[in-house]
Amino acid sequence: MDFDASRPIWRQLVEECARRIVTGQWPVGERVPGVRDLGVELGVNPNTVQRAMSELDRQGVTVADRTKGRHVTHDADRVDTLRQELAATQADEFIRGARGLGMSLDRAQSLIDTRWNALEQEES
Amino acid sequence: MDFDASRPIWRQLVEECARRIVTGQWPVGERVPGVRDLGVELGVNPNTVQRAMSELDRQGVTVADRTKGRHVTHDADRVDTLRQELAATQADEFIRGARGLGMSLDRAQSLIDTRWNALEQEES
Amino acid sequence: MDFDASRPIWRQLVEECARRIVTGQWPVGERVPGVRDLGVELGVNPNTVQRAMSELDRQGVTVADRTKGRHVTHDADRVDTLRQELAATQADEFIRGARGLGMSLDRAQSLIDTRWNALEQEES
Amino acid sequence: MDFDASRPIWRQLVEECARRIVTGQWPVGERVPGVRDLGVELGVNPNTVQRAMSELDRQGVTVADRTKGRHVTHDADRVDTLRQELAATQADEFIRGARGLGMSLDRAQSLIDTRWNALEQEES
DNA sequence: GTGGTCTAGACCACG
DNA sequence: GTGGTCTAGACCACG
Repeated sequence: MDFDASRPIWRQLVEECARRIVTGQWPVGERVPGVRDLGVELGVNPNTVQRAMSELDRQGVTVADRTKGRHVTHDADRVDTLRQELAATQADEFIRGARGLGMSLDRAQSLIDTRWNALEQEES
Repeated sequence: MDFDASRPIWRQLVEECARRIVTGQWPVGERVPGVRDLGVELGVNPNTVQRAMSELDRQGVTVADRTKGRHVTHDADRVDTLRQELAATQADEFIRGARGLGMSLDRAQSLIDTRWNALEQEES
Repeated sequence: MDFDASRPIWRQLVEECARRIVTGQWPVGERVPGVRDLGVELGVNPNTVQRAMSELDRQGVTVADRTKGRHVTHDADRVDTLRQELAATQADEFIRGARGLGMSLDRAQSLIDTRWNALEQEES
Repeated sequence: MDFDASRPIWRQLVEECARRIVTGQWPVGERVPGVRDLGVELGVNPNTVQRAMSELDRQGVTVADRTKGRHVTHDADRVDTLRQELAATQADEFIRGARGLGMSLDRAQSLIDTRWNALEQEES
């Protein structure tokens, strides 16, 4: 995983893990990898992973058990809420920016359309 | 102006000034306020403003003149490009996030629509 | 039973069992449930229950007998003492906290009064 | 400062700093010592202090400024709320314990009275 | 000088 | 073996 140097790694880890959870890569109620394994996988120190996971614990998205490891909450509603929070936050950031630049909703929609296709093109 | 404590102020100033330029609040070719005045207006250390303006100079968006102060570039095309860069960057960030969450283009568009109206509601 | 994840389960078990003893739920001199049964009842590993019971044994509150199982001490005075210890410990913790916040005895008493009623309200 | 070995130091630091704030030892809006100075004063690693202060930041009780250091929030209401939260939390813990032991409100009040005087006696 | 981040490494309780 | 804590030490951006 490659990190954006301008933001703390632990925050990016929070986002990445949240993404894994809402996409079902880490299913509701199931065990997630330990901080040591994740550290190896992502190329960061286990302490940095720990910091990220603690934040997810605090948000009620994951639950830590000293002996059995950590698992995604059994509360599917919490995961649904998280999914909506993530989506809304991303949308709101874009919208605030677009409006700051004086765009109308139509203009913003059309821009998304254009860029979506442009990014798909780049990949292929 | 209120700043996001998690990001450097000078970067947020770069964005704010760029916004003023592409929206015409600071018109092409015209003089921009001095770093001291801007510092007072925004409640920021003049050194921090200076750092932001230097970045805009570097990008060719503003031009510093030791005697006449600093002005927006006379090059209208450069401002147009800046406008498109800002818009595309914001759109791309959103799109990458939306796709990371597994959204389709339609779903993303619909989300923007919903949140745009939600944010307008909140303001009134 | 729901446990506070920030404290060892075995310590919380010690408190719960002590509570059962001083309230007479587990009467003086009578047999207490086996660690396996308690483990099932409380949703806890029997080893963890064992650790808690050993602590009560050590305190002379319970007595383990390899053949007849474990029972509450026959010494009613010991149970009385335990009751007072538990009460005093809880009171002292609160008092130290209240004084640390600069409260007077009157203020502390009035706070207890208010919160007692508030908690009763919440339950109904 | 002497710490309770059974609880994380950083949590105890959160409580100690909160206590200093609600008692006015660290007044509303005023600068608090840096993490390095606090670490020396309290005999712990600056990182541990940092962890505690981050929690107070998160609660909106303190505000960190990368260059000017950290200060107590200017929001006196927030400090008032904190004071009430701390007091209520302590009271609730005691009350839950007292009721678990089968005490009536009167009995609890009388216990507080007795222990308050006992603790005062011990000090002198 | 300040807060913030990150790493490396150690140790611990837990069960 | 697991998560949690703590330390020591380094480095960085910031202003």
